[in-house]
Formats: sequence, structure tokens, C-alpha cells
Amino acid sequence: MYRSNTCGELRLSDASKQVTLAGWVQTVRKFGAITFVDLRDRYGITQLLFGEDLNKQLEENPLGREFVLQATGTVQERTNKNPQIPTGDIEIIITSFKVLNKSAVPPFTIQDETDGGDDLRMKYRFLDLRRNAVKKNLELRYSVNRAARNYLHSNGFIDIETPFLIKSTPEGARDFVVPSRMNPGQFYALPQSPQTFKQLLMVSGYDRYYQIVKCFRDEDLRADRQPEFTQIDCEMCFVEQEDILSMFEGMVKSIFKEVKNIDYTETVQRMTWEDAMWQYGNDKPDIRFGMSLLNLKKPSSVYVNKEDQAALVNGADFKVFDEAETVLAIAVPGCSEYSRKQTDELTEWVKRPQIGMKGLVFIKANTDGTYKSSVDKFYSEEKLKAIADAAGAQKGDLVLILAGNEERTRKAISELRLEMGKRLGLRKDNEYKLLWVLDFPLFEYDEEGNRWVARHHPFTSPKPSDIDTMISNNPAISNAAEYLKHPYANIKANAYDMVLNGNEIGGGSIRIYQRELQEKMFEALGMDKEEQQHKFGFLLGAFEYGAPPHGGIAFGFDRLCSILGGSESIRDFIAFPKNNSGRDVMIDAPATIDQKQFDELQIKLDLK
RNA sequence: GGAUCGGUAGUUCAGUUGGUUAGAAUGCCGCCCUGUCACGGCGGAGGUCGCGGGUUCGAGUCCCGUCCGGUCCGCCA
Repeated sequence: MYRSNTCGELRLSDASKQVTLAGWVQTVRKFGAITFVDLRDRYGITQLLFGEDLNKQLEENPLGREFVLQATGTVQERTNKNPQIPTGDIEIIITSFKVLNKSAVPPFTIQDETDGGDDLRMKYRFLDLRRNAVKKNLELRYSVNRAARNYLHSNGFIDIETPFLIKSTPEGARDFVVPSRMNPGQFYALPQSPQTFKQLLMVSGYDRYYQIVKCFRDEDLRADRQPEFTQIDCEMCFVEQEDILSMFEGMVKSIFKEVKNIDYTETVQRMTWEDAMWQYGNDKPDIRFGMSLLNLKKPSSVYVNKEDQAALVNGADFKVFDEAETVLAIAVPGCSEYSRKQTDELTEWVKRPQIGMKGLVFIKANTDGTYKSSVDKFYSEEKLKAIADAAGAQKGDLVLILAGNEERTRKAISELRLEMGKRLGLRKDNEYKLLWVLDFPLFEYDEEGNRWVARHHPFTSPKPSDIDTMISNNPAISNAAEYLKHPYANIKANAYDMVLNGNEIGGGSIRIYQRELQEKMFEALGMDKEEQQHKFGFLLGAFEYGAPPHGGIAFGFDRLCSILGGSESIRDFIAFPKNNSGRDVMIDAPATIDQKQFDELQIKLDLK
């Protein structure tokens, strides 16, 4: 063994012990005759003291940052203790040492607060991973992994691996494809998820399956998106929606307990998709704070079960509101004192291209009971009060109002609500609020193709009460402008998303398990019988051999880790992540391959 | 596919209206220092201002193109 102890474990109680440590040189501090060296490994940092007697040896074997060092000596109480590190009460009086390997000067400092930029740290990821800040994230990831496995194992789930080399199914995201040398001209696809395989496992009777598994999607990336990412993928037989919800809120609570020692005892809230969109303008609302939306006009489309709460803005000759498709308001608590500068700044904020609104209207519900607005010209104080009251504004609140095209305005007010929540400190890092969003629409209308697409995926079953509607109606959309009047627009899915602090951390559904209904679903999505057989014949076939009712869920593992770790970025929780262009800048992938490899695959390039 | 911001020393950044030899901090190297732990002091080295073209007496600075990176929209069943 190269070492008797790690760099994180020695304490005052170990004084006078003979030890050998091995690790990386964090810093060298030389004081003429004596030299201090901080030695680092995965477990911590221990101070080494090189006395005068070793000076000659140090001159012959100089130490630099990140040199790999083995050193032997005696543990001794320090005269000057360092309360900032766990080993700060002791130091090792070195009697002999050996440089196991030298190091080039690293391009950035290996410290919690590094001086390196993201790009450089990605290129030298093996150095970045030495930093405590990154190491902590990977340790947290492992503890989330263990907590999930413990819970699932103790509930009778078994981990079954599914293949990575499968068949391309052009529904949904783009596939990564892999050429087959033994089958020239044919390609595998990497799975976007193990969806169909886990359903087949249900048909096989493995009634509680899980896998912490890589998924691959060849789509454009974002800061929080990777081309390969990890899911906690689960499926169960003989279950209804309620069974899934209780099993998996149990899992998330169990993860909270094991990883963060948080007892999440309260009931996980539930909300229909329609309510989420109506109250928060968002299908994954952050319910750590209020500020729900007020619809000042009846919205024109999707919320078929919602009546307008207040037609308060029409008929005042204010064209912006009169002509707008929708007008939405939030009441921001305690902000009625905002200055002109502050309201102007908010107006600029909503006018940014990412938000894309033309302007912002506000009403100040002053503490003295008066109302002041940017549209005083058009609305009497009584009317302003009525709007503010309807929006739920108390004295001292600021009502913010956006108007325009329905979808854009809804997105914008939702963003504005989140931004104000953030500015007012209402989105606390250490507060966790879980929410189930239920009753999603089964279908979405695709304008380009004038057809239905599955909102979740094509294997999601409709609500039992909607099955008749689905089977007895022709899915064809005769009048594109009135697609909302088609019976399919109102079909609800047996699907559910789990939302944590405004992030979708998991989603799933009760699946279709009867051939007829699955065929109807494929038909609704525009697949004829031949295409169905070609793409999903194996699944339809399996449904003829005693497929049990089943359903499941998948959690975004990287995202869950980043939320529990209090970080915006999932990259911080992946050992070797890719950049925005899907490149691994450390190994420089993707890359060209040898001509010989192309020849074997019988592939010719035709680059445009 | 689109929008937008950025690229200057090993690193993080500053660089005014286009004007002398492109700066700071940190890191690195050398010397000094027996209690530091962001050690300190003195000295030194270090630059194709991403790349190509243009405007100009003169370009890090202005214009065009291009490459790379960040963020966002589309996209991500």
C-alpha cells in the first residue's frame, strides 16, 4: 500500500502516530528553513511540515502544484491550528518523502473558487473533477442513485437492462443512429428511452421493473440539456394512476430523507393540467409562492372548462386591451412603492426578445387605499380597484398586466411571475414543493402536418371515460381552423408529471395494453396499418398474448440531482458532460473516422 | 434553422473618440523569509489582441466574412 491513512481522517487523537500519506500537492508555502505542504486527496487536505533536515532533498526534488507525493512522518498537534478544515488541529512532521509523479502547471487553480472558465474546465475535466465543489456534486449524485435503488429494491422492483442498439422510430425526437457492419446499409438507433422494452417486460410478467439508464436524443441542446442523459425508468403491472402516484411520491420523499435528511411529511399537492395553465400559465408551476394569474378576458381556446373570471377591461376605449386576444394579470406583493425607474426596468424586461411583449401595464394598490396606474387615462379609480381586487391584490401590492396573443402572453406572464418570485426571494433554495400535474390532453394539434401528435407518447392511454370518444370518432381534421372543436381535442390522457419547484422532474402514464386501442392511437397519429406493422408490429403482436394493464414513470436523474444540489446546471452533476454543440471538448468528439472504417461499413460521405 | 452576447498574457478581465512601447490581478520563474494555511517582501519573464479581408496616414477599437464559445427561441413523443 502506498498509504496508511487518507488526507481527510487524521485528528488530534492520532497524535504521535507514524503515518504515510499519498496525494496531490495543493500548495507549497516555504519559510526559509521550513516548508508547509497541503496534501489533497478525495477525502480532504492534511498539512505536511518539512523541517530543515529535508531542505537539501527538497532542492533535489522540488515540489509543484498537483505533484503526486508520498510522504511519511509523525502526526503532531499544531502550534497554530486551522479551524477551517477538519484536519486543522494536526500536521505531519515529515521524515521521508517520494515524488511519485510530477505535474505540469495546471491551466486553472484546483480550488473551490477556481479561476478557470467553463470551456477550459471542460477541456481539462479530469482536473476540474479534482475540485471539491465538483466532487461534492458527484457524491450527491451517487447518494441519489443509492436512495432510489434502495427504495425500489425494498418495494420489489428489479433492475433489468435493456439494449442500446435498437430500431429507429421516427416519432418524437431525432434518433442517434449506429451503422451495422454485418448488415450493410442498415442502422441501429440508440434509445430515446427504454419505453417499448419496459412495456414488453410487463407483458412478460416482470411486474415491477426499474433501471437507472442512459437515454439519447439528437436534438439541439440548452444549458440544462445533454444529448445523453440519465433516467430513473420504472414500470409496474396491475396498477392504476393512483398506485403509481403513491409509489413514486414515496420514492421522491425517500430520496429527500436519505440525501438531504428532509422529512417531506405533507401531502403532495395535485393539480389538473388545465388548472395549472389557468392559474400559473405553465404546465410545471412553481408552487412555493402564490401570485396566481387573473384572466381579465375570456381566453379564446384551450381552457374549455374555464369561464372568464372578470371581463373587467373591455369597453374603456383602451385599444391594447380591447383588441388583445387575452389579458393576464398578477399581483406582486409589497411592490406598490416601485419607482418609475423600477417599473420602466420591468417594462424593458418583458420587451426583451426572449419574452417578446410590447409593453407592461401596472396598477399600484397604494397603502393609503388609492390606486395609481399607467392607464389612468382609460380607467377610473373604481375600475382599477375592481381589477386589483380581482387579481387578489392587497394594499401595498403591484398589479402587473400583459396583453396580446394568447400563447405568448401566457408564457410571458408565467416568466414574469417566476422572475418576480425570484427577485422577491420567494423561491427559496432550501424549500421543496412537490406537485403532481394530472389530466394532460392526450393529443396536441400539429399545424404543419394538420394532424394529431401524442403529447406524451403514443403508448399513453386515454382516461377510461374518453376511450369511447376516441374509438367512435374519425381522427381526421376536416377544418384546421376549428381543430379545437374536434372531439379528440378534449380527450384527456391517463398521464402525470411530477413537478419540483417549477421543474418537471418526472413524467409517465398508464399505458394502452389492448391491440385495438393501440391501433386506433397509431391511426390517430396518421400511421396506416402497414406503417404500424413495420414500426411497432412487435408491440402490437405482444399485446395479443395476454398483456396486463400497466403503467410507469421516468424521472430525469441529472435534473433531480442538480435541484437537490442547489444548482441550475445539470452539467455540474455529470462527470464528463458535453457542451452546447454536443461536443466533448476533452476527447474532441465527435470526430471523423478512418476511411477503412467507412469502407467496412460501405458508407460514402456526401457532405453538403 | 433563427436571435443575441462574447473571443486581448497560462488564467480572469480592463483597454476612453481610431493615435506613443497594449495594462491590472492572479498564476509562473528567481532571490529573501522558522508557524503559514488566499503567507509575506523584492525582482523577472510572459501577447499573431480568434482567423481572413476591407476602410484609414494610423485598427485591439470601425466595416464585411469566417471559426469557436455562452445564452435564448424553434426543436426536445
